Amino acid sequence: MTTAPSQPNHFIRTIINDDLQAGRIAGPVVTRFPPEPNGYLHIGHAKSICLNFGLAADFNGRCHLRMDDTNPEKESEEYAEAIKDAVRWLGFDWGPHLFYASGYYERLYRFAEELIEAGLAYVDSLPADEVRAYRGSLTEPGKGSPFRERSVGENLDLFRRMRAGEFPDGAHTLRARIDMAAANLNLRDPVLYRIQRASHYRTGNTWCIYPMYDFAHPLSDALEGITHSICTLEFEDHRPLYDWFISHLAVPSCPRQIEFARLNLTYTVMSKRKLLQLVTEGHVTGWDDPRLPTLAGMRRRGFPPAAIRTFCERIGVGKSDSWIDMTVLEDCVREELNTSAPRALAVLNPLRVVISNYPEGQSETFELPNHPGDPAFGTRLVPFSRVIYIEHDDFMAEPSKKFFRLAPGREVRLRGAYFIRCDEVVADGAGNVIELRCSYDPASRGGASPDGRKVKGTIHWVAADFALAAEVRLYDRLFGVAMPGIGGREFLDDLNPGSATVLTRCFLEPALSQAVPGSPFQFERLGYFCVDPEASTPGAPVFNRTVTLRDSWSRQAVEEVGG
RNA sequence: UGGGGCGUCGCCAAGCGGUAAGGCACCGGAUUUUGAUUCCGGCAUUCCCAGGUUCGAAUCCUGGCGCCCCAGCCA
Repeated sequence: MTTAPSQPNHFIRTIINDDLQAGRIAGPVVTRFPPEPNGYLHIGHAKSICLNFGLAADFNGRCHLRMDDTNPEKESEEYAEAIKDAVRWLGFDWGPHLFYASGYYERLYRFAEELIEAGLAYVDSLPADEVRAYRGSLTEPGKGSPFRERSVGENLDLFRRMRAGEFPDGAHTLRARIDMAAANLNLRDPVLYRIQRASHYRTGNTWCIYPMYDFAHPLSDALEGITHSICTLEFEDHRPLYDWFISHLAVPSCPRQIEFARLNLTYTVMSKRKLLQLVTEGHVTGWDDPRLPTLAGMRRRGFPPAAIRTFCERIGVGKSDSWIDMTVLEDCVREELNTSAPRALAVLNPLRVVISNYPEGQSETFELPNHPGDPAFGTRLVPFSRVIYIEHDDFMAEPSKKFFRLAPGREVRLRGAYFIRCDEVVADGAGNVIELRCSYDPASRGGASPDGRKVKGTIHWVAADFALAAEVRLYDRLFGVAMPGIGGREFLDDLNPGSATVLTRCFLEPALSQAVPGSPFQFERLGYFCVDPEASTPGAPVFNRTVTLRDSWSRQAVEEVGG
């Protein structure tokens, strides 16, 4: 009765299949995505979201969204809402299964008392630094706290008074009594509850003791009937503890923890600490800054959610630490956008071109297809007149052998319009090319070649009199990070300070004034762009570059310059 | 010197005793009114290393080596 996987196999799918076949789970497969609402979700979370929701869908089960909110100091409603937005945007639906660890506080408290009554937990009154000292080290065993042998009655009394707020923060903790000599540090009497007078964004001040992750997580899973609790590799050492709680308490179900390798992406930074720092220190405009690998940022930048889902499938699921190359993500974005984004004409770095044999005051309109491979995209009207702008890079005064666009004496096609030949180059006093005088061939209307003559290049253009002025923000590669792997504390040094460049004088074809914020266009060879939904004011759109095209000429140019 | 993991092409990743899938990247070449797309073709005699078992090993055994995680009253 297991569903045939629609996606490539990976070890977690195999485990679930085995569990199903061995009859180890009674009901449907239940997974969960359990973020802590202490920041915005990023592409790394997307891997976990796609994994958990994807597995649930494949096995006809369900996936819960659970806010893992057991540390009031770092969490907020804003973050919880942003998380829900991001998951929805990615394309997943948790239905009625939205939960909060904070919603289990009372039940978790009862579980704690249950442990105390079984002699499996005690109130420790050692200060934090003493607890650390008593814990021992990686190679030396720890030793028991002097409070480890308190009676059940005393522990119960103390714990209840902890809850009642009779003690100051840090005065006591509740600890599991397991094994202070365990080779696995997590088993050396882990702290279950701490006293913390902090207002929780959901429970306010009703609690002054809060459960720790190790205690709250497995029990929350069990309470929800989670069958497979999927988390990242760093929790492998916690699994024995996870299982300890499940086996020592009267829980309604027995979830199983499975670990997988978290996503690392080159050219960007994904630790929450660093992202938080970028935001709070003002290095970026917010959590949704298009340079960030946050889902909110990628959304604003114009990444289609489907591309991110494809990416998550493509990278696979394993247990070895890995760094996925940014090009994999970029390719997924291009693959999606190539079929979904309409084409448009735009000039980012304009060079004025006067078509000297085109009558002054005359203009005409061309009907251009919106997509070269899909008629369903329809057509649009694009005006043409005597003065146009072309991309500065599409002209070379002294062309190299492999350059086949415009140059003195050469002919190129203006996409969808005419063939033009460069007759004259106008330069300023410093020798900079500031204008071109060209002549057009009326017979080539629409870009056709009635006599069959070939032109090597087709370039984009915008009629000066009709152009829409706009700002375009170009980002260096993705997310504005210069180094392939950002690791150290000095990661800010690796950020590319010039990565967000606002170009003012760029010209777009007039139809782009209707562009819908957030939906990407392909500006021909320049890449994919979309109107920034946050930064735009009516009539003056700001476009963000979503991703560039694969462009061998640009790559070559970069290599020649030595970039 | 403790415990837990991981090591298959530049980056991911299948494979689970029968003689190395696929994707990204890269390199050709064809078509092209985007140097895009599309399309063909190339790209690991070898799977961290060394022994061993076997007719046969990336897959089993033994021993090394390398990398990652763990000493929060964070998650």
